[in-house]
Amino acid sequence: MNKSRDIANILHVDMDAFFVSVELLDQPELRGKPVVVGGDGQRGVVAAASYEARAFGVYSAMSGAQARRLCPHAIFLSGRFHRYSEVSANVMAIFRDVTPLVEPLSLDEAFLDVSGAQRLLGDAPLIAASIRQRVFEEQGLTCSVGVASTKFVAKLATEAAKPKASKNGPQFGSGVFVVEPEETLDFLRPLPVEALWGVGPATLAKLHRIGVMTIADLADLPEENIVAALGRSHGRHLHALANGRDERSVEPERAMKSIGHEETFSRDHHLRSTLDRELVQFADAVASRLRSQGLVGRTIQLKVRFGDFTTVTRSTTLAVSVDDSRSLLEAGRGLLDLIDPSQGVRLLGLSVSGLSSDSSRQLTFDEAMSGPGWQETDRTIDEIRARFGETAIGPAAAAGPDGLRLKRRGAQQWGPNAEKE
DNA sequence: TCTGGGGTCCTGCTACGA
DNA sequence: TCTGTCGTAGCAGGACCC
Repeated sequence: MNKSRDIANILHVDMDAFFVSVELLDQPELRGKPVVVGGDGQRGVVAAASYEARAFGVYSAMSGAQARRLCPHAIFLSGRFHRYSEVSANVMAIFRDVTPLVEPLSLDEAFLDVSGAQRLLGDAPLIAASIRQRVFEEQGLTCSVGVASTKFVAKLATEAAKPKASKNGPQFGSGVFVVEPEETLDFLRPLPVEALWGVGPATLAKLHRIGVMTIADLADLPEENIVAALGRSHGRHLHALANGRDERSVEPERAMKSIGHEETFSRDHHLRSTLDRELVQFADAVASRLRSQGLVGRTIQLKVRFGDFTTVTRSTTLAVSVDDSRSLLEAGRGLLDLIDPSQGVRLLGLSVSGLSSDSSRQLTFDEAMSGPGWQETDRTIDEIRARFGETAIGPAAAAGPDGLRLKRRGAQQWGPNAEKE
């Protein structure tokens, strides 16, 4: 363990009910009411719930149908990803004002390493309090902060700092919760083992099978018993965490590994032609995102989830990296040929991995012989969208039988939109 | 009306070349 | 020339996270 780990200098900041809080900022008349973001579509799930809705048992990842059963009078909003991104950027800017060592985990949470900022701004708990104050004053939002000497303990500390839902309304938390290094094991040991990062339903079932219920149970078992149950990598990692060991540092620059788009249809699709039409739009959306980030990719993966929820993936690796919609579509069509959609396809996804910067893109044989063709077309489309909006132009092949239907793909949506087959 | 969409990481298997 | 071994890449599936 390095020297800097001997003091609590890692912050984990998590916005409280972020998506809902942003909606309440824009629609203050909804304050104090049960508000749910997401779960409004026919097959959607809840992305965020206000503390008033949580008091009825509504939580994120729950199906919209179940949420409506539990809290029929809740106000369901479909979610505005671009707005959340905008607010998130403002909040992250506040974090970066404190330290350059900011590792965003998602739109609403981040790790901060404040070891270099303490001489100027005070100790970590003081910095945590000042961040909360600034986020509230400048963005009108509340957040909770965990402070510890390692990332995963800081994250668990945040849970202890968070507001809790109750029938009488939200019970405010401490806002900041500090776990000093010498308190780490006392803090961890009584927690249920599923509190550990990396223990989901499957791992939990395996741990329960060998009698592990708490982090203390896990910490006290010999490492080889955990490895035997969970495999070498996972077992050793969890055993180390249970004993308070986590060598991972805050990483501000994490390269993206894949870019993709997937969508659950409001009704299962049985026809290859319908799926092909969706694929055209997916390829367009993914290619556009690759170009906007200056990336190219080599491995194309198609994901298909059938009506019975079984999921298969098919992938192929191209000879050269690409960022144009035609190449993605050709690869995607080849993979779609390997799938029989007759039993009904619930979800279709297309993603690209093996990413590198587009300056490293190699010319294809066609390009080398005749100059860029589709790449040039795609870039023109990017320019038109930049000037006239995202739905100004799209692939003609994506048009349905009743005319051009342009729905911009690639922006996060919650729940499937109504579709026609 | 069960079960979204964006990802990362790991494991096991197979093919292939040295 | 044949065979076994080893490392690596590609592929598919699964688990997990927010």
